[in-house]
Amino acid sequence: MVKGTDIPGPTLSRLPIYYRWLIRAIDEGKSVISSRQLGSSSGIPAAQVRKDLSHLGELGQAGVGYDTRKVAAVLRDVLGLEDEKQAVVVGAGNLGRALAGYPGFERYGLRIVALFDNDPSKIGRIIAGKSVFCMDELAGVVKRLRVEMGVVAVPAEQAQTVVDQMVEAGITVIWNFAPTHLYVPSSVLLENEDLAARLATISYHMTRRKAQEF
Amino acid sequence: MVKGTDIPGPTLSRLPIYYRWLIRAIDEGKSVISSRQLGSSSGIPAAQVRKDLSHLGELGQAGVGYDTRKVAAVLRDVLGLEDEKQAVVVGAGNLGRALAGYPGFERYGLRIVALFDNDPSKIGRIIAGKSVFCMDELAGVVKRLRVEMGVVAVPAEQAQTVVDQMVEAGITVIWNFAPTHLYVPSSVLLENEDLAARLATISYHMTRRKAQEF
DNA sequence: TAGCATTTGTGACAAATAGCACAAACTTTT
DNA sequence: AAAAGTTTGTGCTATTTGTCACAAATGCTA
Repeated sequence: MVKGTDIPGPTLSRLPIYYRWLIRAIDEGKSVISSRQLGSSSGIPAAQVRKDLSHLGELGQAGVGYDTRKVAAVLRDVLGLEDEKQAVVVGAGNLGRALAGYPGFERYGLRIVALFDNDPSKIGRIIAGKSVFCMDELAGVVKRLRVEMGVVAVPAEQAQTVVDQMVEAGITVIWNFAPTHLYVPSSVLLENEDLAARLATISYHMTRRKAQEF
Repeated sequence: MVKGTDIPGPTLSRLPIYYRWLIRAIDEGKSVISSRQLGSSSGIPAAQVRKDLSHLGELGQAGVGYDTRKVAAVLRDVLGLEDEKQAVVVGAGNLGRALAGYPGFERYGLRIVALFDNDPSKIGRIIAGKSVFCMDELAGVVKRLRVEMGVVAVPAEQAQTVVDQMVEAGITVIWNFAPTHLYVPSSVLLENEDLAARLATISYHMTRRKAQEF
């Protein structure tokens, strides 16, 4: 990590988009790409791309563009995609299984080491190459394998209980897919992936668009 | 819809949070709630809550607070949660199944009417009470049931093909869960739910936090 | 080499968003 | 009825984010 300053939120959320296009460009054999090309397909203005990337250092070359491999490597470094991050998924329902088998995670350094569930019929099963354990074993596995992240894929009603167990077990990052608000100590990093909330905003746009059809 | 003005994006994304707390308050029998109470658990300052809600009209009463039922009703109206929105899910893998059975959607007016897949072994199955059809039947079902929304739950490689078929079939809103960029006509509303990108930003915070532990 | 076309990085400006503070409206207490 | 305590809505200010424009750097062409 070269720069010590924080990356602004909006910029941060655009970096993965750039990263994806860089990978694509590299796959196509391109060794250099311009800010215009990087952003245009996603509707991001070239100036925005340049300002975003300027947070990571002076990566481009005037009159030429950005070295695809170099910038991709910097992004991997800044985003920490090369750091091995161990995670457990709690909840072996459809969502838990989908997440356990999600192909994108491994490529971004996230290693799901195990699943947990309360349902005895699920315990012992193998999902996407990972075993399903009983909740009692959570603390043991977390400590033994130094798991940092817990993914919550249980119904809303059980989410807080699960999170309490995760925190108790020593997990410090929680990625919550249950549509509910969770309480965690301030030392724990909580990220919510709230599909219901997302749907609500989409619904707003749908309704609004229909109203404007006149 | 009373107000004709657009709701700012940041405000819009907080409305579902307020809605959830309102529902909770109603369940607890509270008929009135203050801006402080509405926001505090989620770390949103009271002034922010008030300004957000002021976009929807003058809903509160000075010295008293907000009528929980009234504001909840306004939010349902503004967000269009009461409008029946028909959707199909393409991809009957774990993610598609998880989405088809997601309990939150129905309560927000989204009705998933069917799933679609290419895999012959999946066609004809019933998932969360909905049938899995062959892709050939997509256009027919979309037209017959007036489906507006298509949910993309297939691997990245197949996503563009699926989206093209959706657009061809007459779908006007696409909620994409595949980790890839998609091209759609400007008349189609595309919303991306990119878990890989989301993971990348979480990864940044994890890495950063570790670096600051010194 | 000179001239022209690209393209970056950034300073200056514009727009959007957040935070503050207080008058006005209402409730409760004395 | 008056005083004290809440709480809203909003004008004003501060901060953050986005856009523009251009000097400086580079490559290409003749």
